[in-house]
Amino acid sequence: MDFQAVFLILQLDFSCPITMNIYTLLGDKTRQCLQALYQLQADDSLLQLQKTKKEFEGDLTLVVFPFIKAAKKSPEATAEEIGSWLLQHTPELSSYNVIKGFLNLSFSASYWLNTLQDIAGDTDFGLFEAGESAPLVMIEYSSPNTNKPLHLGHIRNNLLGFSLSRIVAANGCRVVKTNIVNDRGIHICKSMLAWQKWGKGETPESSGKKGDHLVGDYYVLFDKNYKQELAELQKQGLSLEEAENTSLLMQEAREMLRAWEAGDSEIRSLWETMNNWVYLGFDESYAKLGVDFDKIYYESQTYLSGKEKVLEGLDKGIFYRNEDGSVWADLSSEGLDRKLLLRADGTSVYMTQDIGTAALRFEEYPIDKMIYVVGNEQNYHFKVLSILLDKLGFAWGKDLVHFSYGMVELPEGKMKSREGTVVDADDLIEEMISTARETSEELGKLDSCSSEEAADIARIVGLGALKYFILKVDPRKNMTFNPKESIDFNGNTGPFIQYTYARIRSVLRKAEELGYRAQVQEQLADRLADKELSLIKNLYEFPVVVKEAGNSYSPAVIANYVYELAKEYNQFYHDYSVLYETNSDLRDFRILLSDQTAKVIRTALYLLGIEVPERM
RNA sequence: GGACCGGUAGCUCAGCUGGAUAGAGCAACAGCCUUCUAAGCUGUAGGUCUUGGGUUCGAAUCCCAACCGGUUCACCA
Repeated sequence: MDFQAVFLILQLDFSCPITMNIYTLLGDKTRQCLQALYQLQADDSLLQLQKTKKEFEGDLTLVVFPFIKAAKKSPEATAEEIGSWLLQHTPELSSYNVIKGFLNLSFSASYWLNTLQDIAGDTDFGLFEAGESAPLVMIEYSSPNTNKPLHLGHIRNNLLGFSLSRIVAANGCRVVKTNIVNDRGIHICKSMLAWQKWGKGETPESSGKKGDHLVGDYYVLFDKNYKQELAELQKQGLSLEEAENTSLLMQEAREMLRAWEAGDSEIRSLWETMNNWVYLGFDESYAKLGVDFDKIYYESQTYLSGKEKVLEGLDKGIFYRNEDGSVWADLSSEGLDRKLLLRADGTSVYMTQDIGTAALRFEEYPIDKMIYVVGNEQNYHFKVLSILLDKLGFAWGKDLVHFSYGMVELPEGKMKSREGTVVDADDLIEEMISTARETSEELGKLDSCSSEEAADIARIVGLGALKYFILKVDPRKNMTFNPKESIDFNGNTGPFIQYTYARIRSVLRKAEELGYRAQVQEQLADRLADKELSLIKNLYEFPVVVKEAGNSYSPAVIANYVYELAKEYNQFYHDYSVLYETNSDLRDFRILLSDQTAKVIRTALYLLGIEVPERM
């Protein structure tokens, strides 16, 4: 399966409830025009209508090169002819200009003024409600292991997953956010064993450590001792492989796993205790990040159902059994290799668990589409999972979406937990918040606020900086995080956008105090400045952007849009006064324009999971 | 080695369903606070879009090849 193509699967009908889409409108007119002038039946591939580039005058640009053969005229003459026809037959248009083979068309100011009014009338502007029969989309994200705390990679996963769920919901789908916790396996046993051996009964309470960090420390401790043991064994002349097989620590860990699987009560009890420490820690991190789930699955509860499904598949002849008793899927007809599903001793592997989880999910929810937010290192895994689920008869298996995102790297390269170069999630969040607080203090922004308010604003802004930093990047690409240069608060950043919002709110509060009303008078149309018109046009684009973000599963599309919008507003804010405008009609219009800009900024940031401060 | 993904300013990133002079931010430099929040605004400088072919009226964008980087091809998860 082509994973690029999969990104385009979610095709949802939407009609802009605000106004007739200007692309549709002009597209239809242009078709009529080409028919009338040149008897040309133009299909969509010939009709190239695009947003006019900033440096030219106009709103939409028609590329006329494709029509010059039919017109039997030069590009300029063709464009001129079409432009003239369109202007005559389209009341919404006010003018056109021709540059080379490009026909730039402008909609009238009163058209845009009406558009602003329509936008203002729609409180959920840009969001498309999910009806009862809307597709049910389940989004899996986070998926942590319970042997170590969350790090920057998990942050990217969580932020992408959470934002994606809001974007998909905004595109008119019903959404279930889900998490699959990997709470069993050899890695968990390593932490448990180390704690048993060297922990001296340490608990989160006794040490004051966050539970997930405490367990993580024992995982590291295990690794340290294991490494030491390996080194000693190698000194005695064993090869690395031999040493790994001889290691007593590892043998003990494996023994513990067997005991766990056998249901040994002491081991199970320790396991539950330590996992609960971790969950309390995770809950805290999730809460701080502002992400949540509708349904959490645990692999300890799903892996057995995976075994069942695999054995069912074996009975049906979908899979086969090897001489040693292991169970395999033959994927050679799909151009892939064979894949192990159950070991000879009957224990399950990663794939088995994912099949089991999928089966349970489908029993509980009538899923139309399943989206897995998982790093791109697992592309192959999901390719195989998709095929296997399809073979097992899950309707959504074939079209499951692996939302495959890139790694977060440090300037030196990959983060490596063993080398201690991972960026801890809790630390980073704290750091962002305290940087935000320091910045506010330096600038004296929050002197008039209560300390609770100031703390909340620092939290909102610090998290906004972190979230925007991560979400503005195309999810598919690897991204670099440099811990030495802390995340910026100026320029193309979350705080920049939040600041724009806070500024507008400040103006609006004052407008309210002064008793001004946000409203539009029709006769204002010919008095509007270019900057004001272009702001309205930016607002108008929002629903299109939401749809595009949904179709391409990309929060980055929203992020780039809202940055552009904020920048546009700041320019307007710099050049024009709102409250001191002496013409009251113009003043009231600017209040409305500001109000609507704030609304769209708030909604766009909401789709990114970023909060907005009333002041900052 | 096979498969997949990426390579755009010093740095971090947009732009990629082919379209006009390749855009932002950071860093650097020069300006703008007696008017609604200067976390802002304006300007200067910075580019063989990895390379070479091809398709086209037109290529950063599509195709082919090479180079570089990453991931994966586990009875790890």
